[in-house]
Amino acid sequence: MSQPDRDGQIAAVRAFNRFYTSKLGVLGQHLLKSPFSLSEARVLYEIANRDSPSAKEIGIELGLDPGYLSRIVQKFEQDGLILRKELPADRRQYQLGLTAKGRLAFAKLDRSSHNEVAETLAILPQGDRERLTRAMVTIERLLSNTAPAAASLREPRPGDMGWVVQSHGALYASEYGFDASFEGLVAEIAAKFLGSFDASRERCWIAELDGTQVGSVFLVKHSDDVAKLRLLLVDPAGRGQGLGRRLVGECVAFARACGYRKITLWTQSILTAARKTYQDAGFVLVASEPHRSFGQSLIGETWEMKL
Amino acid sequence: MSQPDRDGQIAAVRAFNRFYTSKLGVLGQHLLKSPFSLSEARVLYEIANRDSPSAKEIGIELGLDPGYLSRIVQKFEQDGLILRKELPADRRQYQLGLTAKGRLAFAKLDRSSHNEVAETLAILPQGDRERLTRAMVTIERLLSNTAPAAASLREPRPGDMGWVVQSHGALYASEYGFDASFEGLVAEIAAKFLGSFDASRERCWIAELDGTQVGSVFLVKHSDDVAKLRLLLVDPAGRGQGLGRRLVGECVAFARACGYRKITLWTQSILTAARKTYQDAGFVLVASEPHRSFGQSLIGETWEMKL
DNA sequence: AATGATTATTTGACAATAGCAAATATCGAG
DNA sequence: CTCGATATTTGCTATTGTCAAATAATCATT
Repeated sequence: MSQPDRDGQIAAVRAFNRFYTSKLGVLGQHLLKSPFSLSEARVLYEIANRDSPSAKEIGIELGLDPGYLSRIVQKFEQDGLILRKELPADRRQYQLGLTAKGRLAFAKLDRSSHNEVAETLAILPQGDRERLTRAMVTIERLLSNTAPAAASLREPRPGDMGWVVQSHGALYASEYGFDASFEGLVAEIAAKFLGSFDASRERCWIAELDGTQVGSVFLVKHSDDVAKLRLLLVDPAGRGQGLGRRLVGECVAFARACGYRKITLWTQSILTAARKTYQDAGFVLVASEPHRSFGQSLIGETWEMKL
Repeated sequence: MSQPDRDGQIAAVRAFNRFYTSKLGVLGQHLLKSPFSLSEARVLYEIANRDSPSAKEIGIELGLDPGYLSRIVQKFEQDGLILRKELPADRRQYQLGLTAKGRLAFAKLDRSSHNEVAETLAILPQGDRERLTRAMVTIERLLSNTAPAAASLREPRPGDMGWVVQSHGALYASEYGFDASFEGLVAEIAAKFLGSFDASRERCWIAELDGTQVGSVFLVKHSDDVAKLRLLLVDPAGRGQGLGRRLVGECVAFARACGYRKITLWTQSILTAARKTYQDAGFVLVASEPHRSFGQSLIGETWEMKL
């Protein structure tokens, strides 16, 4: 990606940070005319929504100073909002839990926060509400550096073939400079598959990560004895977790189960990651031939695997 | 929308608010080991990015207490970061502007903020970075009650044909229960177009909103005298702003410019929004015939327009 | 079981941040 | 010229947050 683009993205993120800071700031220190400060409210929230947490747990989650947190907890206890139960396993810590009074206070806080959000949502048309929440979930998923959930493989669903065409077209254009004819070829393969595939001997797998497609592969009939592997792709978002290997593995297992004697595939020399995946899976390079396609000078390769 | 869904959306927004609060909170009081508090930094930012603003202007923008703001401004002046110039028109106010020293301080702050964002972006794959910024722009636009950005029409880019296939497949499946064969048909049309379209007499338009595709239409050659309009689609995200009309309008204008004598198109009786668009554009229903396709019993319609 | 290192929490002291209300100086309309 | 409104300042105060040291329990090792 070019530097100007990168700077533009950074500027966009910073603009958003400023924007959302004031958006959140409207809630202000004493939020929603409750008797709690923002920090207090967040601590109360954590106590209410965790299973007898310790102060430490909350401190880590919220990034609060331990001393400050300790005082907040003490104040809550004095006010009769929480109880501290000794933890026999470790007598330095306490298990924090709400009292009936605390639950009441939290419920009130929770309700007004709920209502406040409901009000802002109410003025948006339905489609916008959906877009808003989708965008928020997207940001949360992208920025929470929790290890990405493992990708799963599944059957294609409506729209998935289109996704295959789109991602091939966009990715090969940006990474290798392929022109539109390549996307056309992929669309043709997808069309043929959708139009007349033999479910008993042909199949497609979509790799999914957090609800978005990140990879694909097809196994189709080349002849009665020979299967052909096509359209193997792993989106950058799904790379580095052996997805390519898994996709190819599914194909090989399925081909074996179908009674094919051989799998063949066509790829390009420049697609080094894919080549490596094929090699590791047991494919062997059997032919290699330069050609000019998709606006590029390429070296096409045929790989095969006996089953 | 059902109440449970609405509650789910509210919960999603609240979860995001909590999430982003701590995300921003990492910056904390004294952000980026600068000598400025968050409020001070934001005031400095406003002074740097506005044209000699008054204190009042900034106070409104940031929602700060005037007294507090006044002290921040005084401190900045004492530290030699800003100059206050009297405004002859109103001697209660001052025009605030950075000194050389102030510009330096701001540049430093700006740079470290830039770098910090750059770091978080760096660990994301390219596609995710784009998704992130798009999502942020979306939220900003939806929550600042400015008029929604108008969609724009453009030429297709790599991946767009795939998007057309995907959105047709997914949308018609969910809204009308069409089966996979429909997506196959769309893929076939897209493949044919990409493989061999005559740029002088055939064309495709993509409607874009906030950097995402929200609509499409194709005009292709049916015979030397007759053009065919195909694959008109407006995604739910782009509805309600006359996009369908604009897309069809482009087609008609282009067909005229190419010297076609007639435009024809095939649609289904159940697609009421599209039918209305065609009718409004001047198309006339010339034939109607029941058929069974895409797993549904439909009534296909042929519409025409003389040019 | 004694040792030292680590960990969870508490306490004291203090500084930064923020908010309210009253004061000051100016402006604008009549 | 006067009255009400406006932009900013000032005094006062409470809250919020930080830092460092203290306390007490735990853990790993000998």
